[in-house]
Amino acid sequence: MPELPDVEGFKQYLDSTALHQEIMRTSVLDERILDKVSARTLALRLKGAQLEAGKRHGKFLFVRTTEGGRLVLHFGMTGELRYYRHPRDRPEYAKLILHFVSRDELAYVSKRVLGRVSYVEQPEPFIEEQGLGPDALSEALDKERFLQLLAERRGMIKSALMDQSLLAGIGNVYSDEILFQSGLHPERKVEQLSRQDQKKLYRTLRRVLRKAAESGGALDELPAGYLLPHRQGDGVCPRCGRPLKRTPVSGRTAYFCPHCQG
DNA sequence: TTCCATGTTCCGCA
DNA sequence: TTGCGGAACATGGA
Repeated sequence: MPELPDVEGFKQYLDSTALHQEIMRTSVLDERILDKVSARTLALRLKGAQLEAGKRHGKFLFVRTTEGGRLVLHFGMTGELRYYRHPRDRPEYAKLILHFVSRDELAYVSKRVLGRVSYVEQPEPFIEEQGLGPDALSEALDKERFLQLLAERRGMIKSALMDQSLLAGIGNVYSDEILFQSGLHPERKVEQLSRQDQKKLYRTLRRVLRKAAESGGALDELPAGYLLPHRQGDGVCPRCGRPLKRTPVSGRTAYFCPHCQG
């Protein structure tokens, strides 16, 4: 699930459940999720600390602690956060658990172990190291910056939108929605887009991500006319009712309406 | 049983 | 140099 809107949902969830509580201990249940930090160091850094606030960059969630460092969460294809009051409610596939003094627990859940957990002092050097572009909803990505990024890019527009080093946060699912609402075929070449197309793409991208982030990635809360609820094998276009088509782009499956997207 | 999947990374090719 | 296809990672679900 986790693209920008979903990670924004996790941030809201974390902010409303797990802040300002002392962490008693940390359990790493599967060390494969750890990136550039040992279970021992992580536990040491978190013990006695409180989570202060979540901050998102693309698909990454940085959680600042009272010790000053940041717990870094990336959710891969199947990750999520769960907060609960009793160990019996501990979810299946929990890979990391923060045990609060209150006895409540926060679990980082990763079914397919493709996500990663790390711990850093500052987000910026980490973002730099990962080679991430500006967050797709940030002020840094204004229209001029976006047009400039596209001007330096060639190839398929869907690939460009999904390239985290160009701009961070958009994945396979939301790139489909953005292109659908922009009326652009996923295989259109960036260098062949008119300036009008590019401006519309920017406006659409911001609107779609903002709206989806508001509902934390819940597809059933999206306005009517969105592609995503219809994004499946036998789905039809919410605008014209014709069957959606599928085509592979950058090793993933793009869904689009051949009639509405040119 | 086989194939596909919302993630990233790495390699070889054009 | 850059974009792209494919493989790899891991494992559940259709």
